[in-house]
Amino acid sequence: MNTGLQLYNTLTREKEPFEPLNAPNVGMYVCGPTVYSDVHLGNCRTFISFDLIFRYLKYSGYKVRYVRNITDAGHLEGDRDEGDDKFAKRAKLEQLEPMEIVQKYTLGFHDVLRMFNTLPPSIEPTATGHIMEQIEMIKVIIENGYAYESNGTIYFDVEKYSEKYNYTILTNRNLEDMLANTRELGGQNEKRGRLDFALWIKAKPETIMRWPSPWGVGFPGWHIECSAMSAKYLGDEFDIHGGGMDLAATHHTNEIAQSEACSHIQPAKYWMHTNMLTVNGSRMSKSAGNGFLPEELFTGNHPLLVKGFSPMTVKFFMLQAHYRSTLDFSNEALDASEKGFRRLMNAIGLLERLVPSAASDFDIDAIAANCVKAMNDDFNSPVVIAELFDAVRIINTVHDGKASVSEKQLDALKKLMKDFVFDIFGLKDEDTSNNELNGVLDLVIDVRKIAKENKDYATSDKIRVGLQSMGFQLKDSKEGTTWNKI
RNA sequence: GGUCAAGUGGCCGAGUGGCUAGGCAGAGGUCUGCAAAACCUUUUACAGCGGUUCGAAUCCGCUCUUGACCUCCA
Repeated sequence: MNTGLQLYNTLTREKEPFEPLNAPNVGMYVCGPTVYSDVHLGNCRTFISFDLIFRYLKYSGYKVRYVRNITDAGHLEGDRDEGDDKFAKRAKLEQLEPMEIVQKYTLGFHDVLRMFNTLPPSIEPTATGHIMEQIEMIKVIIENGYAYESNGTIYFDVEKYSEKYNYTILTNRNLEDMLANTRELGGQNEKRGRLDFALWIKAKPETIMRWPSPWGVGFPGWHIECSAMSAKYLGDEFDIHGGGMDLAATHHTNEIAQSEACSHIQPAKYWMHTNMLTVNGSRMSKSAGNGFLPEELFTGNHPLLVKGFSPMTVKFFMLQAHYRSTLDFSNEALDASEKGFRRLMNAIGLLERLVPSAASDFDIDAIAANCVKAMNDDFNSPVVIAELFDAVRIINTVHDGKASVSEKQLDALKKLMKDFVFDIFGLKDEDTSNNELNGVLDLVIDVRKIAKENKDYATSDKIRVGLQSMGFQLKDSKEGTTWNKI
């Protein structure tokens, strides 16, 4: 099975033809959130990018098993193998049980992704639900000689591993330098090498999230859950592993090390990394405090926002950039996307009203082919959008009576929009109009029409301006007046 | 300091040897009672300096600037 899809593989640093291990089946694992606080917009970008990839793979005919985990244990503050984990710290702050924190922010995460109209993954496993699998994996890594116990905590031996495997395969860093740099900092802790990282961490007396293990009571390290759960649901070797670019150097590097130390196979054939969302040129991050919460974004209740932007506006904004480019967030850029998105949706709304004729002035198939070509070129959604605006112009021109389309072309236009706008991009019209409202507006528009016929422009303009201020834009044409929400 | 990216017009953002990206904003026009919407036309560009080439925004080198990772973050 070859659909012509090429994707950029971080392992090789180039675009490669996509050849699944067991076509038409595709296994894709994406690192999900650590649910100790609200997701911000930067987090959302990653999941929206992989939603696009998931949807396009399905559109291309693949049967995709999409696994996206929830990390709800083991993620330490500072990752120095000491101190509180993120959940315990947050739990103290909010005076809740750690699992209440997990539940609260897991639900919040799902709510936000639902607003962005992303598809749920096929499986969404949690770290706490797979403690046994993680322990089993750690056992094998120890048996294979790549981990050691130190006072109840198990560490991964990076130097030992790097004798046989390439620890820096994802980031192409110089391991000698890394080892040299870190040795100087080394000191009095339990690790043999400073690059070593914890697989299992001994619980302190006050640790709440704790489980028994062969090495005593403790909890899993941050990276092991992804190795264990990807292997469980997708096998030791699967097709795509994804996540944010910030995860490549540490989390994914360690994941590969764990999986290879356990099963001797590099787990994923293609590693895909999405780029960061920036604000004024700096990366949006939780610790920098420059992240937008979804609610702040939608309401505009944030110092950096002049107004609120709807979820679909934001999603459209993100799709206008390629997933491997940084994207800078600004009010002006969001404004532009809002207008562009409305223009697109308005044109789609006109599709049902277009009357086909025998003549045919456009080549819709060429546009559709270009869209497929763009998506096949490493999921280039910005190019698809440029093509879609060609279709928008066609629709508007035909609607204005300045050109015509055949019935076949009209069907092709409808299919183009359904496929790319709704099925692949996962956009939706946010018009919340209901029948009662439609009736009232039709009546008001009718009254305005009578006023206009009587040349009572004071009344007709009052209606137009009044509706405008309430968020309804009237559009006059020879066929009559229509409206849409602003 | 090390590693790796990137610098495109007023803004966002594609493109990567010769062929209009696109959206938004600006200007002019068509339509309109006037507008809006829509359509047509149109202005502003590839950080700098060298090099390769018939030809470079696109390849190479150097310089400058920015960012990311190397320490928790999608």
